[in-house]
Amino acid sequence: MKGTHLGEFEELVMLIVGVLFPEAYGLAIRKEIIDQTNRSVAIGAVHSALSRLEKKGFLSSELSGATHERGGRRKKLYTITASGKDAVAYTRELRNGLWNQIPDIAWKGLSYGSI
Amino acid sequence: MKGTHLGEFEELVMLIVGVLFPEAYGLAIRKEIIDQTNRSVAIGAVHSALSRLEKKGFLSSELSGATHERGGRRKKLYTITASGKDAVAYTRELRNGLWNQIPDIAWKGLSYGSI
DNA sequence: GTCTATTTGTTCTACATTTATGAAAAAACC
DNA sequence: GGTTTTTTCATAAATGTAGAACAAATAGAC
Repeated sequence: MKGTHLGEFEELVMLIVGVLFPEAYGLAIRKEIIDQTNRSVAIGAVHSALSRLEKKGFLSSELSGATHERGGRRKKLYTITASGKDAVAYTRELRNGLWNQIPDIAWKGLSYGSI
Repeated sequence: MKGTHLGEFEELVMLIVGVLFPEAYGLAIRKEIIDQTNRSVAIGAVHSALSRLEKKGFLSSELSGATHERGGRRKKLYTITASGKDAVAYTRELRNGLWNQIPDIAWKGLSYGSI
């Protein structure tokens, strides 16, 4: 079972690619991650994740047309593939299923409000 | 932002510790992961994740009493701490929030049924 | 038109952390 | 001592982090 499941950061990138559809490319993805999670991310981290995800077949890419306002190399736009969708959906369902199996008593005394 | 968020496998271990409460220890956790996910896991992987999670303060442990039938070292039982709960809940909410932001069109043509 | 500065974006290289594996060591019981 | 159950340890592989180097497109000066 190697290279078949998403790492934590990889999954985050997959979701952001979905959120940004159809304008998901390196810099925009980085900005969106920073905005939504308050965590700092280097641009290289995003691109290395994108490359790995494309290699695994979870994302595909194409170069955007050249219609820019000022400067700018052509964007590499990413979209989720069918198997990418399956991978994201699978991990989501797995985790939600496990979450629901946790007995209330396991959380006992761990916070003020309810779960 | 170092060491503050859960890796993919770490999160899985956290959830399984909750599911197995109050009998969560190395071998049982390994078995439960294998049963629930169909992925192979070495015992060392589980223990290194457990150690890291305890070091980060997301899990705490205590040795079980010595009431065995035949042989057997004492079990190291793990439970989720308050900050561990927060960490799991945070990543869960983040992911679900992002999922809900993904427009339907991003999935278009990727599968047979609905999302 | 073409030069060059500026902007936007990706690729490359290096290193840190997390995950994976199985053999070895430790502890409890007979 | 011998057997069983469980953890620890050493090491390798995969994933995550970082930012400088490189590339391409536009605008304005000439």
